[in-house]
Amino acid sequence: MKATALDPDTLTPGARRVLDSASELFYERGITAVGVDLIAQHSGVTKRTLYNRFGSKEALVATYLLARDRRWRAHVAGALATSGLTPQERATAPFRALRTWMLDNRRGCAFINALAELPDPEHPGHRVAADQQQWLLELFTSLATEADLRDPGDLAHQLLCLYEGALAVQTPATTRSSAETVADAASVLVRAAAPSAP
Amino acid sequence: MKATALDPDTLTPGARRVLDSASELFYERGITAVGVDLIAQHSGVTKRTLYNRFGSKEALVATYLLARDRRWRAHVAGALATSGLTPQERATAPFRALRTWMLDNRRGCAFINALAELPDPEHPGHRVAADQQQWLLELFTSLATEADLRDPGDLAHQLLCLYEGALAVQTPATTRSSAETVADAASVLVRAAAPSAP
DNA sequence: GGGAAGGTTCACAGATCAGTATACGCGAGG
DNA sequence: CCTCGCGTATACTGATCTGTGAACCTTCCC
Repeated sequence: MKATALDPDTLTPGARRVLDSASELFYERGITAVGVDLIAQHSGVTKRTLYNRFGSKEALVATYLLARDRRWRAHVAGALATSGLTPQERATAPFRALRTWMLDNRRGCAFINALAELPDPEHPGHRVAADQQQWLLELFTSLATEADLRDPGDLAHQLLCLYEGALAVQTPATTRSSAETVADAASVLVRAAAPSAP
Repeated sequence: MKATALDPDTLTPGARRVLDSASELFYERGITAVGVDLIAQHSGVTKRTLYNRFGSKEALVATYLLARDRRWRAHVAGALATSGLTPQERATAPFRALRTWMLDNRRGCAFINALAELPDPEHPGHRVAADQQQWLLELFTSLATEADLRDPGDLAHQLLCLYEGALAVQTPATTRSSAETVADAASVLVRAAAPSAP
């Protein structure tokens, strides 16, 4: 009956394994396409345990997205913690985080994919996915403001689009990855918005 | 048993209605979440007819994506047919096409969404979706080349990411739409790659 | 007249879906 | 000792999924 996400950091050992399996399967094969029976089998846990811990598939999906969101925010925080960055370099730091992130996440943005499968705003996972974009937009906005860039809101919007686009575009025949190519574009946009620029 | 896409332009009246209903439902609610029974009911046609015409849900999905791809290409062609455009304006013309397109397509990029739901490369719809991105990448590349811009391949890759990103990002609290904001970013990138630029 | 094409009606298969019921095992902490 | 938290095992419900079988009704065209 429960429909809200659990705290991914306080889980019983069985629930942990369920969430790990669900994360992999949902991301790799899609949320709707993966059934609870498969998740239970893959995690070596009974379906009964899955429901005792999470209450419903909805809640498991929401927890999966929440856990992924936390991982991503920690990953970005790591890139921002680098010392000796200029304010402008800080504004494009998430793109450097994106490069390493995409090495292990080749199936696009999990939140965009989730929104594609969960159009219902009432679904608890929908809000988690929407919040993730909002958070990133605000992060870009504050970074742009701290770097004294023009039109921080618009610039942040543009950087967010570049970021989501890099995740969406499957790397083409080009030798360089989308993350690297897009990081260059972000630098160009940031320089163009610099206070000293023409 | 058929698994390949039909030609969306040569359809019987019943098949036409099926495809129209499927297009709306697949885009709005997701491919896996929509069953053939719902499509048949929504289009006022028997499930038997649906299978007589399309052979399988797979094939219907592939046809849906193919039809959408043709609509989009025609839409872009319209924007490129505008007279009096400079080569640099032509390079960003798809972004002007995007603005009007997004007025009626508020659920993101149908092809990205489809790839999220159809990870299997063997699925006939997968290839249609992948081809769409490839086509757009090549279009941007040739437009950049014709405008004599530096690194046409990389620039096209960046523009493609901007394009997909604009579709993926649900318009935030900002007053301007993603399409407009991203069109500005595209202009900045194009100007920065102009032969006369610093 | 006689096909052939497009569509309808309705029943039905076989699989898979989310979720539940009941009963049991086991270890830790009071 | 005894309960409670965690997990196991198995069977089951009812709904929904894709896909099929068989018979029948038009309309158009040769």
